[in-house]
Amino acid sequence: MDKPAAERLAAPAAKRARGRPRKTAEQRDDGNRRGELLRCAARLFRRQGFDATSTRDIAAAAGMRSGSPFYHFKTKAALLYAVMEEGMHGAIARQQQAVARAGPGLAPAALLQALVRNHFEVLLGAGSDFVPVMLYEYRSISTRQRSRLAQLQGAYEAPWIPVLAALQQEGRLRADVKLARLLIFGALNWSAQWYDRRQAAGLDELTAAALDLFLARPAGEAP
Amino acid sequence: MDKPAAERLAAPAAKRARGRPRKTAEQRDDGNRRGELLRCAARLFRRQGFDATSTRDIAAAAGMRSGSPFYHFKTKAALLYAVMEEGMHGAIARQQQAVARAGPGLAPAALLQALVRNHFEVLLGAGSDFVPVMLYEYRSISTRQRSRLAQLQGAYEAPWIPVLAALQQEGRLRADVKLARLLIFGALNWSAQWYDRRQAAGLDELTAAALDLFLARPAGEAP
DNA sequence: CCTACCGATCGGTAGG
DNA sequence: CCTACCGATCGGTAGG
Repeated sequence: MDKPAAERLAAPAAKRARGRPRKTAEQRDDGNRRGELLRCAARLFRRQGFDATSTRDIAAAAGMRSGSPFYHFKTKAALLYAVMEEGMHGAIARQQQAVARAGPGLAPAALLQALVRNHFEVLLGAGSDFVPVMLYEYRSISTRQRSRLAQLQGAYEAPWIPVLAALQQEGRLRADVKLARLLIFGALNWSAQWYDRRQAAGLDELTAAALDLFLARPAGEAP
Repeated sequence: MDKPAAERLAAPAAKRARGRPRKTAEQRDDGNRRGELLRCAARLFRRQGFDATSTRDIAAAAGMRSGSPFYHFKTKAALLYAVMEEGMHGAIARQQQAVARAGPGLAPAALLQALVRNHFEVLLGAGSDFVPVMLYEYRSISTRQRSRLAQLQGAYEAPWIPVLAALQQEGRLRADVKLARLLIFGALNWSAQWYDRRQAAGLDELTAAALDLFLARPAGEAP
């Protein structure tokens, strides 16, 4: 009775050792498997969409077996939400740094430039799949999660309002501030659809074009 | 031998007659079932996304059984493509009418206004799910279909370029024309994400805000 | 984190 | 356009 049982256990084990490639050092030890899952999920969600990406795809990209993502995330939807939340936290942190770097007492136009430039980086920079996923998969999360994200979005948008209001005071922005903010975010966000990192305009050039589009020439400057 | 066979046929037929609700006149005779399928698919694709909408959902919305959509469309992807193509044809036709209605010899700013206003109608007007589906499900079609749609998009975008170039000549548009077009379309297209028909701004107000945002005051006008 | 597996759903088809 | 059905895939789980 013992021998057959031992054989039943030994045979699959041997097969397994042959069938599964050995993991490299970076993949194994770091204990940072959850972060790796998030990065892989973000990249796949952006490229293929949430529904078109299976949890098996994500597991494979992270070097795991099909059931393992559910050790880190309760459901596929929870993984999506985590990607979005991570994206917003990163975007807010980057934005705060960008504003701080620009320094206080800066002219509103220069502040807007810093905000726009940072926004393009968050959207189009290297390794930035998280925020685009949030922008383009909003439909796939529950209303409960949506309202939690709306708070983070509010925090991200907050610094833009006074800047736009000041520019309107200066006479450099003619449109209604609230609608202007929506239209401006649209112009920027849509770039994730057409921007190609390998060609065409750089982020500086893009930023300049956006400011030229939105802002009138400062008073007293020659046309 | 004859009688049992007749019973086998009769019984399911009776069940069917009881289980399936009678169709009304409009649903039956018009021979326009394909168009109805397209409309239902567009609405569902827009609300839930392509992947999250099953062909069964679409069939049910059109009052059909699950297999019937495949009588009209070879695959689910072909149905999506048909929605997008229909959307573009409609948008181009509407745009040509809008430009013709505006009349020849119109000032570039007035022409841009007509184009923007029409674009908002195509995107946000009643019963306009087709173009938003094209904008937000571009990922879900093949590269072959994508390049066919790109031609239609080219036809749609064509009238915008000379108008923007003329505005730049007039000094009312400062940004690079090519990038300006991309940013402007982004600002408009993104409205499909946030615009709520039941509240807030009307399309006239939206159009005015967009023009205020993009265009500098005409030369000689008081600030 | 892996193995082995389940129930549900889905796109699509044959035949009428 | 309906009926009845198939094969594949998918999210998720129990048990280790």
